[in-house]
Amino acid sequence: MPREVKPSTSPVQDRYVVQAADAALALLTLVGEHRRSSLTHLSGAAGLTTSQTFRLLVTLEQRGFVLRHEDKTYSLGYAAHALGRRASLQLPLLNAAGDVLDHLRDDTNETALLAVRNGLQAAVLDVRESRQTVRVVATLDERGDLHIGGTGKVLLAYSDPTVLEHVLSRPLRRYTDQTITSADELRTVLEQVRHDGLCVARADFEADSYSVAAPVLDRHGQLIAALAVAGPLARFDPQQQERVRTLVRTAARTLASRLEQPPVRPRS
Amino acid sequence: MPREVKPSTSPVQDRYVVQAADAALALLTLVGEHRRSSLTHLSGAAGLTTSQTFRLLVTLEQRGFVLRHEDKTYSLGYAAHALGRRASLQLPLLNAAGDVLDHLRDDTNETALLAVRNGLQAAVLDVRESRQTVRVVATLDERGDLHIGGTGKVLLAYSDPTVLEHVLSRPLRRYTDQTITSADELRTVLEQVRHDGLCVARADFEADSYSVAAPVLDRHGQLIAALAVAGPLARFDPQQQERVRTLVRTAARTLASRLEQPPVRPRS
DNA sequence: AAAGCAGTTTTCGCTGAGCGAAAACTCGAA
DNA sequence: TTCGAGTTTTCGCTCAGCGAAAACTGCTTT
Repeated sequence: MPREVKPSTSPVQDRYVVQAADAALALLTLVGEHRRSSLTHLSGAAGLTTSQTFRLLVTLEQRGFVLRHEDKTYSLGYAAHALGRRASLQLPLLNAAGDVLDHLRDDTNETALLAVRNGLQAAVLDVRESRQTVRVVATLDERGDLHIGGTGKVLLAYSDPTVLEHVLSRPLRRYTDQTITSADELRTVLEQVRHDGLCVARADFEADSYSVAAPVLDRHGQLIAALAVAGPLARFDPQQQERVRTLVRTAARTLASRLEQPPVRPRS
Repeated sequence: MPREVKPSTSPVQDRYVVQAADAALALLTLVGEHRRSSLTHLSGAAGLTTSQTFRLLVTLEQRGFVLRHEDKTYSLGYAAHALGRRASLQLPLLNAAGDVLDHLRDDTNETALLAVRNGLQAAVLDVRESRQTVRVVATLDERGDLHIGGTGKVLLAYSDPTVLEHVLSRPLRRYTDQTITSADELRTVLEQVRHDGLCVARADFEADSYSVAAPVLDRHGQLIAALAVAGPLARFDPQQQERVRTLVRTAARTLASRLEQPPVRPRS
């Protein structure tokens, strides 16, 4: 399913969008999504002519954002990497979350992730994958429904109630036999999440997966993000469950408090 | 010194470069370099009109590459971060180096870095900064001369001899009283580096800094990159010097062997 | 070794995207 | 209230950059 270059999702004035630049960015994103792709593959996926794709790739290459290999395939370049690193330093949430995620992964040996709500979806902002061979794999920028997983439910529980109404305005999609599909049950569970300040999800999205999520709240109790640990169900015996709950809760508090501090590189 | 958008450094055919896209990428890089900048600041630095800058920023914002704050300043956005992460997965060198750098930093408590040669300069590809307050700070994509520092000299020692000739064709810039400025001395030191498979640099670039670098070589002995640990001179007593030498050497070998292995996510 | 083919690179002329200049607006500061 | 620095919007004109198609490259097939 080739993603169109211009989804035109913006509400009013995208009349300022410079199409050539927009196409370049779309293409760049596309290069990031495919390991090593050829000109035709990319032009097909982007819905552009080969000519335009070729010209844009030359442009991206000159700036170091993509790398052209001898076999005429393209991948992201070093400039893309540098940009991303800079982004994670500039964005307070990512900057503060880096270490927290590192520790969470190392302390639990499972995949740790940071997610925010984006409309009616949860979006993964950052991940530290478990080093074990069997592990939960989460792709950066991956989206998921709000009624599934630990993160989804935490984000939902702490968002404005109108968000829940929107979610309930259409049927809750079933992913596994554990997925919550009843509105009443969802409301009850969310109440529980708010009470516990934590959400434990068992195989409600993928069979065999288990996740624990906690909200990251600002000083006014407003939701900023959700922090979670996820792994294969089998590895979570009662003792590990307890351990992970504590670790996730603590990590979320640590992150929250770091965000209140003088943001980054405090002056004077 | 405002960096012009089009340095036009390319040898022959940059006639394919799409200017609007090129300007967008230059602008994006610029946003990455300044913490939080305004429209006028950016348009000034990029050498573009405010109109064009405004339109390009709208475009970049719509794609999530930049974030517009309430106070009308811009910073990099989450899409930039995601792109960078993807780049480090796609580029075998960065992908393999990630863990190696993490360990090197944790084992030495000093800043660990990965650099490659780019023409007559050393470019920092990735860094893990020491967690100590007094530390060597290295910016991603930072460039340095080849006759200075541990990395510079390692990269020079293992590059084609013509590179050394180019370096010697102009006077060796002096940074501190420890900087090697004589061609003969440089040749001798490089010989030593090749013999040791390691380069130790003491305050030859910044007073008070100490660094140990080792080459990352492919199976044919061809230079790929240099791996280094750098920190304040005072923290390197003889015992720590010995320890770091061993750690850097081992890390470089580990990285080299990982690059020979099935690259990434081995299939089947 | 020739032909065929799939992909990439290059050319070229036409046209509307996107440029600059300037006007309009916004919002603090004086 | 005025002023001014910065941001947003408008508007015509023009050439950047588009698509189509030709040329080229280097496989694979016969």
